[in-house]
Amino acid sequence: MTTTDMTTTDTPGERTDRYDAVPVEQKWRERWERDEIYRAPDPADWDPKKPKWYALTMFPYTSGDLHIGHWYAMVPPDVGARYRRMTGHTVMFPIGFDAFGLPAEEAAIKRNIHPHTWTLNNVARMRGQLKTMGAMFDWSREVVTCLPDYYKWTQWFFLRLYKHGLAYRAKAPVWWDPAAQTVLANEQVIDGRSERTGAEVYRRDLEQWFFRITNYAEELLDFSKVDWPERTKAMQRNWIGKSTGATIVFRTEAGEPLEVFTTRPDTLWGATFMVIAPEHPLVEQLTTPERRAEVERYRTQTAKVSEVDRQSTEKEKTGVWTGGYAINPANGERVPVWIADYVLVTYGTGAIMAVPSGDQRDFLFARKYGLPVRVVVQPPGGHLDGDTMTEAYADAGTMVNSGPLDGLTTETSKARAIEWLEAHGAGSAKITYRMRDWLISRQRYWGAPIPMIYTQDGQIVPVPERDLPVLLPEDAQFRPTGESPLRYHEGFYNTVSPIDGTPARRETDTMDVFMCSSWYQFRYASPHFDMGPELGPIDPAMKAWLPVDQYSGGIEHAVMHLLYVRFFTKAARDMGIVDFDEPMIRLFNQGIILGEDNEKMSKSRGNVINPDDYVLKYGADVYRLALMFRSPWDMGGPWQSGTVPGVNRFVQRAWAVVDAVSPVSDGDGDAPAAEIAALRRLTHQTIRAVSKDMETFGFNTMIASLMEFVNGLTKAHALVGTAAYREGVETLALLVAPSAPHLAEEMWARLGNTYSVHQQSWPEWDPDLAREAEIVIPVQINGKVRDRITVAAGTDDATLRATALASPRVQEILGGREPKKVIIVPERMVNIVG
RNA sequence: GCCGAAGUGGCGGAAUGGCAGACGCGACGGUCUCAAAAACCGUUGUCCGCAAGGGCAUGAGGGUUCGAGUCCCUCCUUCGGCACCA
Repeated sequence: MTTTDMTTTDTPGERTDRYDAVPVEQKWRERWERDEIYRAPDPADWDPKKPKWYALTMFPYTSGDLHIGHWYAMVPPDVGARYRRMTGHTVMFPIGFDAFGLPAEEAAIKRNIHPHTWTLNNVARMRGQLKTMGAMFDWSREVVTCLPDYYKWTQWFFLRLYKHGLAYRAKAPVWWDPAAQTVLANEQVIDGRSERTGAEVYRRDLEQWFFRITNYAEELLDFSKVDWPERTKAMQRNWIGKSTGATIVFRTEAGEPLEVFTTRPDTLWGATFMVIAPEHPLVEQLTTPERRAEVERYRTQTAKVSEVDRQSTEKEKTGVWTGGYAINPANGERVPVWIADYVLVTYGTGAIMAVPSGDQRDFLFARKYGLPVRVVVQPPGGHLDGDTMTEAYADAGTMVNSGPLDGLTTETSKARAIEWLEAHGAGSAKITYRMRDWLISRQRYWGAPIPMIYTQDGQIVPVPERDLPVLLPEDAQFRPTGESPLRYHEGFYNTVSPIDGTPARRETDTMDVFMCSSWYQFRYASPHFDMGPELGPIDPAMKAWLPVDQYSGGIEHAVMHLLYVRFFTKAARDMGIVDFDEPMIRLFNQGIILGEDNEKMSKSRGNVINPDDYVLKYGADVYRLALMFRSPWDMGGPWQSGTVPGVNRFVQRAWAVVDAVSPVSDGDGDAPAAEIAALRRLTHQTIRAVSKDMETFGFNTMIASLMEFVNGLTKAHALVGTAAYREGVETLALLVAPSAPHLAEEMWARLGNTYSVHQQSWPEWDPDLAREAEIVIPVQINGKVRDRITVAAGTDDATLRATALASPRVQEILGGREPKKVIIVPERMVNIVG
C-alpha cells in the first residue's frame, strides 16, 4: 500500500473554503448516474443535426490501484469529449479494462492467488476509483478482455485471420531460463540472467504463431487518412523501415543458393566476403570440420546477447569464419563466408555481401580480420587504394573494377546493376522492410487460448467458429515446465478432431495481450452483441459509431499498439468486417507523468501518487484542473503537489464570483460604459481563447485563460447586478463545465438555471466585442525595443510608420539620420533599421 | 547503439520568425488579527544606475534573417520506444 505525504507542501490548515467540493461532487455524480446523462444513444436515436463523435482513451491495464497516470490519461480526453458534446456532437466515451497478461500470472505465482481473482478484484477497485473522476464514461459499454464474452471474439479474429492466410506457424526464439525450465519475457531478463532464478538465459527456437503484418507494410506507411502527431508517424515509419535495393543470389561451393539483400547492388564487384547471421540455415552446411568448434562456440555466445546489444554500432564487431566459401555471381570469385552477430536473421535475408570499401561496418570488420578491400567507387578526383584507405567511402563517384559498370556514375550504376542481375538470373530489384511479422504466441496461462487443434495425423485444424469460446480452464496448475500450464490440463489439452472426431490435442499457447487491444475499439459499439459467428462482434446497426474520431494514450504506445490496431483494422476491412481503413482518425499521445522525484512511478520506489488522497481532500475537480494545468499534455514530467493549492484557490475564487451574483436589475444600469465594454471584451476573448485551446488540447493555457477571466470578474465586482456581469459568470460556468464538471453544475444551479450545465451549448464569441480598441506597439531600432506607441486597432501601415518615426525617443536615437529601412508587422511591431 | 522527443527565472511553464518569462507555485512586503493560519493587495529573471535608462539572458558552439526560444548545422544532457511489461 502506498500513502502520499502531503504534509509539507499543500496542507491547507484550517479549511475556510466557501465551496465545499467533496459533498457537492458526490451529490452531482449520483444525480448524473441516476439520470444516465452520459449514455451514448444508439444510431437509430441520433439527432441527424448532430454529428457523432467517438472519443476513446486507451483502456487501463488491470494492475491494481488507479494512480495519477490513469487520471492523466483520462481526464483530458474526458474534457475533450465533454467539449464535443457541448459543441453539438452526439458523443460516445466508453471505458473498459485490458485484463490479460503477465503481471496477473506473476501475482498468482508470488501471492498464490488465482489470476482470475486477482484481475477481477482489481477491476472492481479500479472501477470504483474511476467513478470518482466525474468523467462522462458510458459504463453500460464496459468491456473486460479476460471474460469469455470478450475473448471469444479475440479468438474469432484469430480464426478469421487464419482463414484469410494472415496467420501462420514458424520457428522463433524465446528467452529460456534453464533453471526454472520456463520461457521468460524480455522484462524478466536482467543482464543476461533470469530475474527470478538468476540463471544465465539463452535464446531457444520454438514453433509459434505469427500474423502477416508485413503484408500491410506499404499501406501502414500511408498516413493520408489520419490526423496523427508527426512524432508518432515518424516513429512508425522508421519502425517499418522501408529499404529499396536488390536481392542477389550467391552460391555456396556446393551449389546451394545464398541470397543477400543490399541497397547498393552497384557495389557487387567490390564484395570480398560475406557475413551471415549465426542462426542462418546454411551455417551447418558451410562450416568446415576444422572450423566447427569455433563456429559452435560463437553461436552459443550469440544466443545470450539481446537484440539491442547486437545492433549496437558502438560495440566492436565480432565474427568467425565458417571455413566455407560462396561464389560472387558478378565475377565468379570465391569469397569467404563469415558469421557475425550484427547480421540479424530477421532482417532482409539474414545474409549480407560485405563491401568493405563502401560500408564502414564491413570496412572495420575487414581490417580487424585481415580480409581484402577492393575499391569499386572512386570519389570525384580521388584515387582510393583498398590497402591504404582508412575508412569506407559510401558516397557517389565513378565505378571502377566493376566489369560492365566501369566508368558509370553511382546514380546510373544502381539501375544498371539490377538490369545486369536480372539478365544473368542472379538477382532482382527488391524492397525490404525492417518490420517483422507479429509473433502472437505466448507460452503462458493468462491469455486467450489460441483456437487451434492438432490431430493425430499431423493436421492443424482451426476450432469451428460455432465452438467458440475455447474456455480458459480456471483450475490449471502453474507448473514450471517451459510450456503453457494448459499443456498439463487434461480436460483442456485432450480434445477431438473437428474433422473426424478422432483424438486430438489443443494448441496450448495463448495470445499476446496486444491482440485484445487491437479490436476493442470496435467492441464498444456493441459490447453485448452476440448473434453468432457470421455477424461477428460488431452489431451492423451500431457500426455507424465507427471509426474512433479521437483517440489518446501514452506516447510509449506510439509504435507497437498503434501499429497493431492499424493492421487489425486493415485486415478486418479486407475480410469484410469493417468498411474503413483506419481505426482512429485523430490521435493525441500524452507524455508520461513522473513521481515528484522525477523518476518513473513504481511501488518499489515508493513515489506513487494516489489520486484518492487528493479527491478526498480537495475534490476531483481540483485534481482534474491541477493535472491539466501543470504542463502541456503531450509533455508529461514530474508531478508537483504544489500545483494543487493554487488550483484550489482558483476554484474558490471562481465560486466566489458566481456566488456573489445578484439578479440583474435594469440591464447595465448606470455602470460606466468603458467598464462594461472591458468586461464584455474579456468575456468574449476568453471564449475565443478557451475554444481554441479545446480544439488543440492546449489544456494548460486554457486554464490560464480561465484564471485570468476569474481574476477579471473578481476585479469587476462593482458591476455585479449588470447584464454584462451576468453574461460573464454564466459564460464562466459553461467554459469550466468540461474541465470541472461538478463545480460547473453547482454554479449553474446557483445561477438559477435549469439542470444540467452539461446539456447546454458551448458559448460563441462575438469578434466585435472581443476586439481591442487600442493596441500598444513596440518600436525597435536595429532589433532593440526603444519605444512603444499606442494606436487604434487596425491602424494602417503608413500611419504606423509615420507615428513611429515621429516619436521623440526615436528621433533622439536616430539623431537626424535617415533610416535605411522600416519593417512594419501589421498590429505587431515596427522595426527601424538605421 | 538505433528511432522519437525535450532542455526558457528559485520551480511548473507561456510565446502564428516580431515586446522572452502569460498563468501558477514559491519567496518578499503589506492589510486583517492579541498572534498565527487562511484570505486579500503589491513586488519578484539578472547585472549596472539615485533615477531616466542601459547591458546580459531561452543546454553549449556556429549559421540564416531587419529580427531567432522558434529555422539550419555540430555537440551535450534528460526522457520514451526497440518487437514476450503494457
